[in-house]
Amino acid sequence: MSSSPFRNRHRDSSPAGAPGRKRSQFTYRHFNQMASYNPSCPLRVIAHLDLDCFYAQVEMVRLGIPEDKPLAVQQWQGLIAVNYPARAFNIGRHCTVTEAKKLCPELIAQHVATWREGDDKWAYREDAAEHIATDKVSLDPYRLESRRIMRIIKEHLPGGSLQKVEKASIDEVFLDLTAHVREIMLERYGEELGGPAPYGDVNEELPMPGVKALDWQADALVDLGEGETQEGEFDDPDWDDVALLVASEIVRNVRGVIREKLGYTCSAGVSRNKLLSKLGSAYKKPNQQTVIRNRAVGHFLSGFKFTKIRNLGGKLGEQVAEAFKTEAVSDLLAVPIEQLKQKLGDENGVWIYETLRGIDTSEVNSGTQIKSMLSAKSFRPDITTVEQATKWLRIFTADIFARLVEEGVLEHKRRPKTINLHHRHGNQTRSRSGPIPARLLNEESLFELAKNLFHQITLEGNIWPCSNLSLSVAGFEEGVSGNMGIDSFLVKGDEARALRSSESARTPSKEAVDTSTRQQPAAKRRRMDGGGGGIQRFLTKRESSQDTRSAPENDLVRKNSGETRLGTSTTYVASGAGWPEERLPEEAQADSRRSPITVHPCSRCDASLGSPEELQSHLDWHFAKDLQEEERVSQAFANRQASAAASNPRVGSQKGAAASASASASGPKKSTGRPKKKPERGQSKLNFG
DNA sequence: TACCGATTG
DNA sequence: GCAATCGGTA
Repeated sequence: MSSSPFRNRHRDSSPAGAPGRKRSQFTYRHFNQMASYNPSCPLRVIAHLDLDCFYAQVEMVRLGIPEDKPLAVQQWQGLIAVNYPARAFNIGRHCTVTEAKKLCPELIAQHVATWREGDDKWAYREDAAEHIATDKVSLDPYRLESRRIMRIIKEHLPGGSLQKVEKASIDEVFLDLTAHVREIMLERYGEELGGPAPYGDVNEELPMPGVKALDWQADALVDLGEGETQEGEFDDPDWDDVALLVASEIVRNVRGVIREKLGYTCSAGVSRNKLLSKLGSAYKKPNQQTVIRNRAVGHFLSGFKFTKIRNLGGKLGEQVAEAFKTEAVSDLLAVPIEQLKQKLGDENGVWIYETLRGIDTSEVNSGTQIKSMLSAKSFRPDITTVEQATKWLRIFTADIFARLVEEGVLEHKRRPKTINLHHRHGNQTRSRSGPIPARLLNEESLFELAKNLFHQITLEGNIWPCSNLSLSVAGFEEGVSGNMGIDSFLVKGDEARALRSSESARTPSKEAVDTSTRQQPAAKRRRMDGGGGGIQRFLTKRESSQDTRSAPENDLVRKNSGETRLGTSTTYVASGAGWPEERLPEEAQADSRRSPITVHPCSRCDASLGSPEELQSHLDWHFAKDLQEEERVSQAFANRQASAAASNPRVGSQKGAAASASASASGPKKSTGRPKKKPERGQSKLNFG
């Protein structure tokens, strides 16, 4: 950051820079970095949104209960969410229903929805709590609402490269508002920021903002503590403050939209990174937002016990507390990095050192896709027979398969590669897992695979009584695998989407995979209706190498435009770097010169497959698609009835550990990011027997 | 790839 | 209690 030695002489080359006036701590380069989400940009602006007692709010809204009424969400005899009016009675999450009712007789204890054997879908049932032996909890209502919230957020924010949204859990979202804020700053402070850097030197410091005092409105502002500003004499707002202020306005608006359109309140934290924003959203809880200005970071953090910081809430935190005999951030600040490294290992030491100082360069990862799905049950009382276990495996399978369908397995969008069964007997747990062959990706086969895994566990003997079983699928194809193959996979996804685009307005909420996977202009993400060019034009046959990949028997067909088909076996690969529908005509022409694809025509549509095997797989797909359509229709009917009856017709589902993840450094060790989200779905349906 | 443990919400 | 993710290890 060397600034020009001539800087001072030309200070008033900036329109707003009055002579003799102090310059900003930030340079033109810093401001420019905002456009590209540079994680080390000091003007970065990150927000964390956290829905207030989410499950409780979902029930309040669903049931049309006035906001001031105490309500808790019940699961068997316990509570898994408590709204704020109920908290005023000292009711907490680990109360039993009985205790809670004693504290507040008017408490509304709404049991979560459950699946019940013999019923074909989850439902809210009066008697759920008494059916712990036969029912299985469903979090689908919350998953669905979570999706609606995500959609609202994405719709409200500008699209393309100005949008970066990460779903961190069922009720949490990170927003990287940096690029969006930069645009607004350019509009609003064009005088100061719009011009070229003096001498074209981006290392020149910016003029100070013309504003003297910022209006933080209702935001909770973290104060600066005793020492005043850490910068010393000046406490005029600099551009980082302006950026946070603008972000704070955006966040307030987003919260307003969520509130208006869906009825939910949330809390938010606004700061320069995920670490601080997350702490900020929890700082003032119901329905408030907290801004942590850069100059307040030190004071803000030093007030915490470090066990409140993500990743330090468990064993590692214990280890740290044990090693340094303190839980206070302020105490640890005195510990030199070398000592941290020595006692906790290099990686943990460095991570903690930085974290304590509010340093976190982890990125907001848009494009978050589900990586695994799990369906589990803790038995009370324990189960003791294979018959009982089998019954639950059936339910798990149905649950998971329904969710897989929502993920687009039938359209071959995504596919789990492994299946896992966990078993608990007293203290000991066992698990068995295995691959899911592509052909076996249907409900019955998954059930068979699950029974098989159970049998394997059985062979070890001494498995009864069993207190817990859980079935999960994982190893989903993800956005950025090693080499290629991903290209054809992504193309496949789009094709599938196009296939079912009977739904008119499909908002591409999937900027994620795009931007993270490739340098996608993101400018024009248009629909791929007809247009004439078949998808195959964008595919080319692999000439030689690359035949070592496994050949998934996924097929993609396109019904819309004539003769189109997409072979996905190892031999085909997307030819361009761009998305098919974005290719220019000239490119398409060039592509058409490439090797044609051998075809095996489908009798049911105008698709052509590359081999007899692919054709068979394709026909299987038709079969599955038919079933899905059947279900969709009956479901739509059911939903219609439901919404006509209820005052608030919506329903929905899930959550999961966060995952600060990022390529850089979000946790003590490592972590990875995830891809993205998907459309919308209706209530899922379970098929028993 | 398989299995186990830890963390978080 | 249920769900999801990640790291370590072999």
